[in-house]
This record gives sequence, structure tokens and C-alpha cells, in this order.
Amino acid sequence: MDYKKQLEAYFAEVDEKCLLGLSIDCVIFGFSNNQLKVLVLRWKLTNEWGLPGGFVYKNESVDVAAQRILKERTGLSELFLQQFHTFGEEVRYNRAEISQKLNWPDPSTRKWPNRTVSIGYFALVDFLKVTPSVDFQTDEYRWMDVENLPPLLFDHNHIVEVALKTLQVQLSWQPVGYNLLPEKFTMPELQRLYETILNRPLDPRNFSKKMRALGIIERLEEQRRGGAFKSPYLFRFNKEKYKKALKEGSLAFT
Amino acid sequence: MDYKKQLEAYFAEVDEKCLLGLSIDCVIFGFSNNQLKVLVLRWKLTNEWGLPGGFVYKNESVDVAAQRILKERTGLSELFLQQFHTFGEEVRYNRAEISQKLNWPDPSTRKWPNRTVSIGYFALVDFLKVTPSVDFQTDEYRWMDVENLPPLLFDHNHIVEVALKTLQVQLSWQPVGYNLLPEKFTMPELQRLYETILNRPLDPRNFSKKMRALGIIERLEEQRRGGAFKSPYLFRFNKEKYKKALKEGSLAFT
DNA sequence: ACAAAAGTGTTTGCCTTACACCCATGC
DNA sequence: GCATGGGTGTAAGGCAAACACTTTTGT
Repeated sequence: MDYKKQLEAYFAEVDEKCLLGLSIDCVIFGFSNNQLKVLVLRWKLTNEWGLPGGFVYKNESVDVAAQRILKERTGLSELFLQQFHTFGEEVRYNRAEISQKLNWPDPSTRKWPNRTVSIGYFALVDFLKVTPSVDFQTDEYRWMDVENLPPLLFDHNHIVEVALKTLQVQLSWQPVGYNLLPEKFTMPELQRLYETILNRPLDPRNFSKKMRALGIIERLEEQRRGGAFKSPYLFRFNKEKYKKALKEGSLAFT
Repeated sequence: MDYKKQLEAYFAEVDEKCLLGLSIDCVIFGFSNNQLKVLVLRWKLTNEWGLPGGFVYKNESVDVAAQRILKERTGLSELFLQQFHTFGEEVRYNRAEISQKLNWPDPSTRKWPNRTVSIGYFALVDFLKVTPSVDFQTDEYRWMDVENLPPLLFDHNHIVEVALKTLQVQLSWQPVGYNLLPEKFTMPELQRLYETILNRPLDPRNFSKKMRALGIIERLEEQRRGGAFKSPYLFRFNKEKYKKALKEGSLAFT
């Protein structure tokens, strides 16, 4: 079956099984090479990039739909996943342009209304644990630097901006890092993560003091070797305390 | 035309002109008698209360729809109005029960899917400026104490809870009060507002100091007379500085 | 030995908190 | 004159910010 046929079949199935006019877009943040990355996909047979997304089944909550989409894309479940905004502008993007770029079938054959409201979720994932997979609509995935994204499809650049801003605000009263870093990490790595999200430099002495005072990380005996420099200690999050702080939002980081 | 006919006509119009399966619910907060109030409506010919809400026209952004609904209900425009969450649980409430309580027409005649996703907005309004109006579906409106709401229709109690929590969090990094208080207010009134939202007592000396240090209010020469006690000074917000603080989110109140 | 990055402690000032008495007004 | 609520200052402690040198390791 050629791609166009596949697309038609897919849209027919969406029209039948999913809520009409509603979609989900996921901003999947990862952290690698001291940069905050976003997972983006290249659409089949095009050079166009966009965020992973999908539709909500008729008998499925939107939170579960977001989890499902995330799992399909990253292979991971039980992630930190949070709804952050619903995008319902009258005109979010040029539909004709998108249809043309993506070789979409004639919209007049669809039940779909000529407008989509999209619920934005963001996820924080451990870059190393993720094994993104492509589906029939996707040719390739890539982790791109959040500060240096190309023009994306739809209003996805805007969605990423809003997600990033939400993350920055949350950082000041909730811990961040559990799902973004590997299980064991060094203090400088954690600091780079905070610096990257906040987009400003932090003092390593103050950062270390503050982080350790929060009581959500534990220093291990192990040190990491490998560089021509002093071996850094490894830390890990105390999962219980981290979750507690997350739930209570009781953690001030300024 | 009797009410049932009106309802049928209304639903037919909604099905034709509005986005299907999507609604908006508004939590309209006011402040009066030292209590945080929510505007609730009693549905026509019932004893059931619920939040004001409505639907989104096909050619209307969700933000504009929320503004329109608010204006219809309060007569006010240019309010502080903010999207705070989208409620998309698979089963948000018992549909049969609601239909029965509200005397809704047979749902099988509608295009509407058997499930609605609702975008929640909250508004902060000056209790005194509001002149709520009832529409054909409403018999009565009432300002109810947010801490003492009766069981509301749909999942509206839950929606109010989430709105209140959002407001509490926002209070710590954005100013609140501009749209909740009259133009001129006294320091104790502002303090009551903060105490009410945060649900804890505050020290009047510290509160006054902190508020005045934030630089968003101005003390007027005037004092308010009327009680058997020392006349309190009147204050007003400096609109420019208030808006700036709102935009930047740069205001810490702990 | 040298380059690269990690680790660490002290001081300063500010912001937060705790706390209690007198004042103005209307009745 | 008395009851009611409004207005105000100070002292102490904790938190955040500024700041620089030594240590470890690999090459």
C-alpha cells in the first residue's frame, strides 16, 4: 500500500475512533551534551519537522492519550508528563500550506472540522533511556537543541516556547531533573541542567549548597572517572523525597 | 415557546455553529464580605447549581469565547481571564443523571459526541462592578463562598478546586487584586483578600511593609470613614507597575 | 608540569518573621 | 468612656549572593 493510501486509511480510522477536532501535541524534553533538547520528527517523504502528537480515542481520557502517544514515540512509560496549555486560536496555522507540505488527502472527504484545538503536554525524559521509534507517518526523529529549532510545522514553535516558559516557572517551586538525568549524575551535570533551563549562569558553590540543603539528592561514594581532572562525586535523587516535593510544590529555588 | 423547545433550538444552533465536543467553563472569583466568592447559576426550572459556561463558535478562538461568555454573564470586558486547565477525563460526570436533572432533550437527536472536553478559565472580577444577567437557561445567579459550595452539576466542584489551587500558586509570583478589589481599597481589605486566597492569617505589620515595598500600590491622602474606629487610609494599584509585575511574573510573595 | 574541571567555606546584607501598644472614631 | 478596628517599629535569625583558591586527574 502506498503512503497516500495509508494516510487515507489512517484518517478514516481517526475520524471513526477519535474525538473530532481535538489533538494532542507533546514537547518531549531531554538533556544531552549540556543542552536542553526537544524530540522532533520528520514527516514521511518531506523535509518538514514537527512535534510528536496524535488524537484522543473516544473512550480515553486526554491524559491517557498523551501517555500513549509518548509511549509510542519513546518506548517509555511512567514519565513525568504534564498538561501545560490548550491551543485554540481560530487560525493556528495555514491549513492549505500544511496539507500541501504533508501530501495530505483531500480534506473534503473527512468528517474532521476545519479547525483543530490542541492540548499541549510536556514530558521530561532521560535521553539515554529513550529509544524513539518512527511510525508510518515519520521518516526520522531527531533531538534538537531547544534554542535552535528550525521552523516547525503547524504552530509547533509556539508550543515549544510556551512549554519552555512553563518549565522555567515550575523550576522555581518544584524539583526538576528526575526524569531528565540518568540515575546517577554529578553535581556539575545537575547545575548545567538548571542553567540550561533557566538560561543563566549559577554559582557552583551556592548551587551545591542549595541543592544538598533541599534534601532530595544523596551523594554516593562512587566517583566518575574519565577526564583529565578531579573525579566528580556521583549523586542520585531520593525518589521518595523528590516525589513528595513534586506533589507539595514546596520547594523554593530562586 | 416553552423551555423545552427553546432548549432544543439552542442545542440545534450549538450543533450547527459551534465546535463539537468542546466547552468552556468559567470560574468567576469575586471578593466580598471578606470572603472569596464564586459566581454560580441555577439552571432553569431546577434546584441545580453550576458554573457559567458555553461553547466555542467555529470561527472563534477559545480565549475569545471565554471572554464572550464572561461578558454575557457579568457585563464586564477586559477582565483578568486565564486559561488554567483542560478537563478531558473519559467520564467527567454521569451524563444520564445530568440530562435528567436539567430536562435536556433526547441526546440521540444531536450531533454532539457522547463526551465533552472542557477548557477551564478563571476570572477575577470586582464584585461591585458586576451586574450578572441570566439567560434563557438560567433562573438565578448567586455569589457563593468558595469554601462552602453545594454539590454543583457536572464536575464543577472539581473545576473550582483546580482553579483555586492555581490562583494560590500564582499569588506567590504574580500580583493579585487589581480586578478583585474596587479601585480604592484599604490595606486591611487587601490583607483579607490575601488571607482568604492563601487560607492562612497574615501579620498586619509585615503585610503592610511587604505590600508597600513591592511598589505596586500607592497610598492616597483620603481616608475612609464610617466605622467606630480609626479611619483607614485608601490605596490604589499603580496600573503600570501592576501590569509590568503581572507580565514579568517577577513578584515574590511568600 | 600543566591543563582542565571539581570541590569547598565565609562574609555580607537583605528579607522574613515575631511581637505589642497606641490611635482615631462612632456610639 | 468604651468598644472596635487601624496603624506602626524593632530586633533576631535565616536565606541568598558574592567571592577565589586548592585538589585531582590525564596527558
